[in-house]
Amino acid sequence: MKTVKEGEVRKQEILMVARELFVTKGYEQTSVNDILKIVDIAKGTFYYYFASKEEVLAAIILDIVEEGAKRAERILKDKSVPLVNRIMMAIMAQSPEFEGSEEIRDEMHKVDNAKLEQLYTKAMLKRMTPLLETAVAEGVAADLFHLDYPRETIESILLLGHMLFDCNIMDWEMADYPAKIKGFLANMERMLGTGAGELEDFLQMFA
Amino acid sequence: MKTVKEGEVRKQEILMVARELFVTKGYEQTSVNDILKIVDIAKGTFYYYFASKEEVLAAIILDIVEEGAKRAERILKDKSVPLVNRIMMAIMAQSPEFEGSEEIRDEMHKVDNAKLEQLYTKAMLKRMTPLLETAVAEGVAADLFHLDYPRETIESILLLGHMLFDCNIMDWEMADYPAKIKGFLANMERMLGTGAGELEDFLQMFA
DNA sequence: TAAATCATCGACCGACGGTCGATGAGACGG
DNA sequence: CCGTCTCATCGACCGTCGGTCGATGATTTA
Repeated sequence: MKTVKEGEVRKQEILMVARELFVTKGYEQTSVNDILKIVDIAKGTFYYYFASKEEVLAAIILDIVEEGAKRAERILKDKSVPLVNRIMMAIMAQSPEFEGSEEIRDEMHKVDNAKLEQLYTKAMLKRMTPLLETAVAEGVAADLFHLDYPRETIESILLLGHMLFDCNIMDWEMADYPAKIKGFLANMERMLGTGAGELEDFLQMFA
Repeated sequence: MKTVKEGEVRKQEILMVARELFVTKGYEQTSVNDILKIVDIAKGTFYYYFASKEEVLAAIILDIVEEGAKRAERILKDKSVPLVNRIMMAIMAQSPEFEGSEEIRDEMHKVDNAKLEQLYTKAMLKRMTPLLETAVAEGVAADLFHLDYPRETIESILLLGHMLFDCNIMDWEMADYPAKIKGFLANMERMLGTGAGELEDFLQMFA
């Protein structure tokens, strides 16, 4: 039988299902037919809304990045919290790691999803850098940070945070994490030019 | 007609052709048939030597990483050069960027090659970190560097260098590069704990 | 020279991403 | 109330892909 829905509704259905599958099974490992079966539509309908499987991926990545940026923005805006805390929390909250159930997150790390990862990294940097740039500028003005290349430093911190902890490329033992996190925080302190040890308090945030 | 060759020779032929194609056209965009046509063998022969297309990719990446590591090792060994210079040169020479013709390099950046990139990054970090770890330890002993997490810091520097300058994910204007390079060197100084400005001389190395 | 081993062949397979012309459903004007 | 028009849906079909396999040619060994 033919079930007709308004265009935007169908589009969102496809996006929702595809996102779930791409994240849990991997982009390459998810076939268009997998999506069709769950949304319960024919192939023609899928290609009526999207020009290609890759276009769906691009749309999903935009969504994920935007959601992360919104979470970060909300945190950054709350002036009742000390600036350093806001920045740390924004960087952490931005990560899609902190969405969804624990099971999904575990699955995510097993799957090879190079294309999704690469596109996400690119889009995330583009979206997040300006947000943190204003925050860091605030810190420089308040004499909390001392650095010459704020934009480049933010890019580096975001990139490192993502590649080291979110991305699935580092296969570390659980026992390695404390050192990795301490190292990351220590280097973050040095790059931002805070007083040494000023970021150590955030160690327990990585739990 | 059937042309018989010794196993290892054929294997290297396949590897050579596949590498050229993967790097210039991209891994996904290169079909096994593309390789077959150039090596001039039948499908069965390809799968007689490799279990899958992906196995060929893995072998190629191992080769590329190993070649880079060898270049780095040679440089690191030359004690007539100041340690800091050796380290900087090793990090640069390790990159596959500095192999091959300029045209191939240009093509490389246009192609989407997420899978190759991701596997390469992982393998390169694993292979290069120990090399630089001993070099940095030498620098610490000589009071040139001052840092608490040498391994983590090296990982970060390698990762940043690769992601910012070798990988194709950052689409910068030519005009952005000076700031990006200066920023990278400044952060490297801070992470390693050298005297400020000690790495500035290496700016012209990025040409 | 017969047998055993190694290397090569290409027809074939199922699954994939994507195309397209036919057709159903709902809105709207007369 | 019906004809028409548009939007949404359908699924058979297509070329290509990565991968399989049994047959067979070439080479080495006994």
